[in-house]
Amino acid sequence: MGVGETIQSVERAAGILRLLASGPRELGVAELARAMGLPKGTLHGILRTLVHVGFVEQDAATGRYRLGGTLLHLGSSYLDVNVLRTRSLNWADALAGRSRESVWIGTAHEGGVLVVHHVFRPDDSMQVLQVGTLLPAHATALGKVLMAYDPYGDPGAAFHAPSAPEPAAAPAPEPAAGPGTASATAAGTPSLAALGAAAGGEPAAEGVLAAFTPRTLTSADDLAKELELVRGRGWAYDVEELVEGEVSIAAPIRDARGVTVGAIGVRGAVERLAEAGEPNITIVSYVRDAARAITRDLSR
Amino acid sequence: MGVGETIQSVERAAGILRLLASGPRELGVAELARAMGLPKGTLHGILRTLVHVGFVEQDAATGRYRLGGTLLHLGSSYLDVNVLRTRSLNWADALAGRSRESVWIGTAHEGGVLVVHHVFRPDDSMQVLQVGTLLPAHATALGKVLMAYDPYGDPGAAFHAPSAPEPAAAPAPEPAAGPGTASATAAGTPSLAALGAAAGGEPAAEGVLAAFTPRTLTSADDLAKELELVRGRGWAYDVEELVEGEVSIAAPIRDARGVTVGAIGVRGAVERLAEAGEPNITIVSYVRDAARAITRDLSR
DNA sequence: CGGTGCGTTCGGCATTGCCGAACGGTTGCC
DNA sequence: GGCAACCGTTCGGCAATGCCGAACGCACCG
Repeated sequence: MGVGETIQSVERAAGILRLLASGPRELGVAELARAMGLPKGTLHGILRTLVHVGFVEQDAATGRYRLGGTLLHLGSSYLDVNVLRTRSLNWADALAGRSRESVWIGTAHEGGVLVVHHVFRPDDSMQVLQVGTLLPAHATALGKVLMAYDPYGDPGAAFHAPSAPEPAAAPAPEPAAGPGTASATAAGTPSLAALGAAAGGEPAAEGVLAAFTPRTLTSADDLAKELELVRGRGWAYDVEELVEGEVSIAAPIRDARGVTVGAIGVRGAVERLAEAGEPNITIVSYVRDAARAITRDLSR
Repeated sequence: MGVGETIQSVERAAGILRLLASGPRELGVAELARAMGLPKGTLHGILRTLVHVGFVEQDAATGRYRLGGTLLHLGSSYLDVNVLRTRSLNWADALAGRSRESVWIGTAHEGGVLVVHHVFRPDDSMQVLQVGTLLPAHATALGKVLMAYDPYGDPGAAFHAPSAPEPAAAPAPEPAAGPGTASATAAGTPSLAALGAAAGGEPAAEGVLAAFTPRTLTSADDLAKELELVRGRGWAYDVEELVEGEVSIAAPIRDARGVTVGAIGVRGAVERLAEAGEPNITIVSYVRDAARAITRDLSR
């Protein structure tokens, strides 16, 4: 086992979990074997182990595999560990109260924005909790803030995927998981969890970004200019760039050393949050206040 | 690799994740090595791999390890896959509206009750979302329902832990993770996530169950009698058995074949949900209605 | 300024688990 | 209604894999 190398079976197990998570469908051994370019027998051994530890469940009737409940439990444990989240709980509630909008806290993860906290808009039920969702970076205020500051700029930072879903080893660069690769939290609900959340991997690389609405910034140049503006003003917004009719506003959260570790923002209907394409400055001040408060809190 | 066997490194990786999830503290290589009774070098290899796939993050300053964001993402994907949850979303909202209490949906997992959905009590903010939490089975209405029906009774069912945190291989049956093994979702908040959620593993085995309040059923005999009553009446409740001042009421959810796959219930203050130690029958009927509705929905 | 802890590296050996082919069951298409 | 394709699973043999324990450099504490 050389120095920079990794353990084969563990990495393969992770690949399986990623594939199972990439769509709401259950997958069979053969299906997985084809997607990963490995023999069926090999995958069966890993799957047996994953079932044994509870990371994967097998449908008793069909024999196919799906994610297991242990992963939900481990994932929620992550929320306890995450200092960014635990320290900002109260501030997020306060921001929701003042702005009367839903509040989101996110951190850079695998080319997207991982939602680590989500406060519903007051007095508005029927919302779907989006914690754990991976939002596209270039079409959200949270993502723009995170990209504008640390993650890019200093090398080796957290923004690009550490290990993508494995490009199928063999020379068959297909999408690997058939139709419906989307990971829509709460299937069948109008949801922000959009296809190809981490779209583009390296946003500034090929110059082509996934479009979610006609107003999504799809050119790398436009995005670069936008990020320059964000750096200048200290906060970011998106107007109907991810979902039609929705606006988001966000500001950076920094740690004691001054590096941006996350972002906090609000998201809501365009009628309430913007006038003539410009964000409501009152709301903006609320968001920036909250971000500064959390930053101060993290520095203690 | 024999037939019933599993892949060593994958199982060890799972053990590491479990340990990291068992407390809010970050752990070092040496610490993990001691807890699992393995050489440091071995663990380092696995950890390097887990970091590479994003399941674990390493603190740049201290070098210690904590859970990674990918786990949160995978865990939330589990919620999409979980049919029980996706099918009951609307019914849970309706139940919350009628009862004006917080609604919980749970399923049997590793000796406890895994919370797969949680609707806040209407018009009451400052609640902590408990999705992903593992509740103790013998001290909650959800757990009593799940235990009373399928999981026990028919052999090989889902209730006992498939692979506990690894009892340290070597002949040293210590708790394996020092003090603070508790997994309290949202650390520092008065939370239902209690120590030893899966307390007892095999509840009817040794006859001693973890006590959370003076009213917790701690004897296996008492529990067995209670479960008999639950089977007779078709629903369960707990009055201040997990948290002082709180009552829960739950009913079983079955699938097309009639096996109990989960439970739905409400939880709230004793003043509102019970009179003289007996649950409010109006609320009980709401809960049972919702459970039947979801059961019908699952059979389609 | 030693000592003790940490996270990390490295080479050798044998254990581990990868692989491909074969098996029985089910599904679905002719 | 029968045949074929495909499923998930089993198994044995070979060698690649990755486990182990000792050594390294560093940081902190006494």
